[in-house]
Amino acid sequence: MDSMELLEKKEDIEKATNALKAMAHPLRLKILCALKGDELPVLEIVKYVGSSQSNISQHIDILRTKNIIESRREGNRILCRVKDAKILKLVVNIQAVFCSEYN
Amino acid sequence: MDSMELLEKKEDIEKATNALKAMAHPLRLKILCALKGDELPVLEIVKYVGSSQSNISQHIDILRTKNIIESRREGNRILCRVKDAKILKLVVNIQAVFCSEYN
DNA sequence: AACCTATATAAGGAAATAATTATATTATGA
DNA sequence: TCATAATATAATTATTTCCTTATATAGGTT
Repeated sequence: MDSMELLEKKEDIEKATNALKAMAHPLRLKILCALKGDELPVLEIVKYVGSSQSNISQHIDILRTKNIIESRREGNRILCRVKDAKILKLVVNIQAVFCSEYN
Repeated sequence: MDSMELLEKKEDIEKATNALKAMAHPLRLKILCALKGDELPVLEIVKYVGSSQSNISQHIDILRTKNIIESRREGNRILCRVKDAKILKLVVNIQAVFCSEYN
């Protein structure tokens, strides 16, 4: 299979664009950055990212629905973490590419 | 600067999400894949990607507006290529992450 | 039970995106 | 100059995305 044909499979394209769509929003990208290292409760994410609780909750839900993060309850709180290792790789790569610190 | 703070700068986030938005569409991702190696005329891209001339032209325009590709006229045709080297890196990385061939 | 904290959901409207169809532009060749 | 090929633009409509506000749920504490 030559390089022109890489990522030509419909499935692959769809998986990739799904993930990219999920990441292609400032708040969601920040959420993913926040979760790059640790598992975090929603309220921590809200504080870190900086928007309303409702708004962040909705964005978290989008990420969950797209299978990019997952969460578990711990008493009062919901702890979130990145589910898909592929996404983790991408986040790191995006940072490497776009962070002024790196360039 | 610890890793939590990477990609925290508004500019960086915006650059990154701009690029991600540009890529987060099946046709545009395919266009970028097609252009990964070579400079190509629009009609080649149309054939490779598979949609209407008008539709592809509009997507190419989006990529151009977002400074991701650039183009030059050669006689009858317009040749396009990826302008931003960062994007090239990302495309390659996305392929590595999402291509079934690689996993 | 009453209250508080953390999180989720619903409803609404504004704005952005996407595809289609039709038409315009620019260059080439007869 | 006329016809054709390659590309771009405009207009329209449908769909999706996003944010806000208000309300609901679930767990913990007193």
